[in-house]
Amino acid sequence: MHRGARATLQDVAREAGVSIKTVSRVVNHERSVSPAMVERVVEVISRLGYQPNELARSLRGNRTRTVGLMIADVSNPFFAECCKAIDEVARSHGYSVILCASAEDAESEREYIGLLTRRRVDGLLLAPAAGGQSHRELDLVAGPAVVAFDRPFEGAETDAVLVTNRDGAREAAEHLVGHRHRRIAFLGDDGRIYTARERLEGYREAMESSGLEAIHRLGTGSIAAAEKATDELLEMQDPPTAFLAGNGLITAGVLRTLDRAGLRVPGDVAVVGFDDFDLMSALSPRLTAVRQPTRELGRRAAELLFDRLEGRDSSPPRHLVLPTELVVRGSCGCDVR
Amino acid sequence: MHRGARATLQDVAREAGVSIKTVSRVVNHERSVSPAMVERVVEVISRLGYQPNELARSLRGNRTRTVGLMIADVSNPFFAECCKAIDEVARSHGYSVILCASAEDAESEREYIGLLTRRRVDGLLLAPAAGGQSHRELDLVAGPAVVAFDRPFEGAETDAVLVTNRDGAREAAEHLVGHRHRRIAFLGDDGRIYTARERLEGYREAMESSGLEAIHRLGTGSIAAAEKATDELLEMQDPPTAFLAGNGLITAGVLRTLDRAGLRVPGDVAVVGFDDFDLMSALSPRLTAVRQPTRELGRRAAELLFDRLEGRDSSPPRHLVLPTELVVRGSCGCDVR
DNA sequence: TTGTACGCGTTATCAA
DNA sequence: TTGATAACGCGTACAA
Repeated sequence: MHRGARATLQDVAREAGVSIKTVSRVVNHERSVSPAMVERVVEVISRLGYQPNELARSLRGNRTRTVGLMIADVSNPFFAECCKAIDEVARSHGYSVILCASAEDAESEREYIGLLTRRRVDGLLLAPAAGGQSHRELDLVAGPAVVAFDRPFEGAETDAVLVTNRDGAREAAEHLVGHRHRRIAFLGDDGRIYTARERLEGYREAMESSGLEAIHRLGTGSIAAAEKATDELLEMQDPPTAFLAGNGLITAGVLRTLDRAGLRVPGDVAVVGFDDFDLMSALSPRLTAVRQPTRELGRRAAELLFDRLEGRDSSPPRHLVLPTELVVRGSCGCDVR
Repeated sequence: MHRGARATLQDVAREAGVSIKTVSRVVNHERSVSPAMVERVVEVISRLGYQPNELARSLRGNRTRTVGLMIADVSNPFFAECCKAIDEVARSHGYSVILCASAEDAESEREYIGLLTRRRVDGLLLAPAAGGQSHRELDLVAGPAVVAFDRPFEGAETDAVLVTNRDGAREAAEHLVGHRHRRIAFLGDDGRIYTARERLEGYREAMESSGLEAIHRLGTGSIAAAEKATDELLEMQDPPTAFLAGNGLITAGVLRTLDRAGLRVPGDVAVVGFDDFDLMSALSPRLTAVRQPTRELGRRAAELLFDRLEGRDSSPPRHLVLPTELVVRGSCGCDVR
């Protein structure tokens, strides 16, 4: 395992006694090379362990076959799923993915966008961080092609792939209303995040049309924060009998708190979540949740990007909205088995 | 959002009426530039929106400040956690991460290693795919610095960061023995995977020293496969009364199957898992599990790599083994609250 | 079919 | 303090 000192076209050419261009032809499988020559060059290539320098190619060809992928945090299963789907599509197009985790911080996002620009990624897939719109229009002039997913890209017109956050939340809330709950609480992520606002709005619509009081907390986007908020809600004079959790982490926080408080789900309190993960579906309470088409979200975003990159699509930026689905299991109070 | 046509050192130099090298000096904050000159150049740089081309720098400087990260699958929370930790360390050292998902396939791994080599990554962090050792010695000659994690790198001597798989599994099995179980089953991942073999071995040691029959199934590394295997085990004449699951996905499969079979955990059957995720800890049964120091694993692997890359460590390759810990909750039959 | 020469955008050497 | 020029490794245009 010795670092550096890799063979170059030069080395191969010298060793094979041919010109550098001939080697280049062989490497790129160009037609006009005699079989004998191919054989001779190939032998030297494998003997020297020559590997083309993709940096030089990129510099020359003005494209890197690399895309940037910016998310808040890979360890969030939602983003991990997106990540996986995007990676698969990128690979199938011969692209590599540079992963960036903004931690939901606009300043980090900005730095990463700069980094990716300097690395000359051909495209950028991102779930824009909360509150970052101010810098975006500046930073992406003459930059890579951009497709936003999960959230729209505020600050410039780009393609975006979203889901029906509002409808999903409304439907979930209405489902709880259908179970005769009158004190239904909504816990959501940071209000600067698009999805959190949309889901809150859907919840509100449902409460309003049912004539119920909206009881909500935003900024509870971690397990710990959700636990704290749930605790507070439980201490109300007239505490909620049902909880709508704005994402997977919040769901975990709510459930953990209810468990600690000795409340049974759905016996004492009903719970509906947003996001539905394989791992959780194995455990009880069996969670009723708004399922996002996560894989699809990543896949479509990536495909949109490559349609742009490969010139198959040059229409104006557009938004694609994928449907969510309420998956009914036991935690809402329904008796399904 | 216009692609291509980015400003270069040339452009800035021309616009500022100075030489290209002077601009380069300013960009790189070299000392020997007069303040007046700096001011003049900086103005042009920001006016033209100049961003250094990292490709050209890398080509010239013979290092890319990029590392490859190869795992089986990001959507596995274990790898996602590793990924996150590695990413954090890499960022703090000014490196970017190129993510590769081998899907546990040796041939894909081989291709990705080639890809990363051609992209001239400075280093490679990987959880080697099952059964890939045959190609590795060949592919990494004169390649990047390598650190393996989760599993050793078979086929060449490299640094590796591992955990005490065998001890962890043995301890878990012994715990179940302590609960008076005599029919204890082990479900593990593909036997070609190092961790699966080690955990099986630990389980076997415990069974042997307790004089119990070893009941095990390998190759159950997905939720579906684990469900099938669990079903089969339950149909034995003398079915297991306790299950030791070899990883997080297997745990999910086992629990789901037991639930479907109407068996209560830990009332009817005891379960101990390997891997402990935040999300799962919110649900019931509260899982007793062998906790891996996942974040630490990723962090240490990355730190080892950068110690090598930055010349702080040139000792022979070494293996670092981190301790696992049995986290006792309810699913094993212990009464903890 | 094969080879020569130039340029991609940098940094490094050396001279001015 | 500043600038001209040569690499870095490759692909393209054009010639032979």
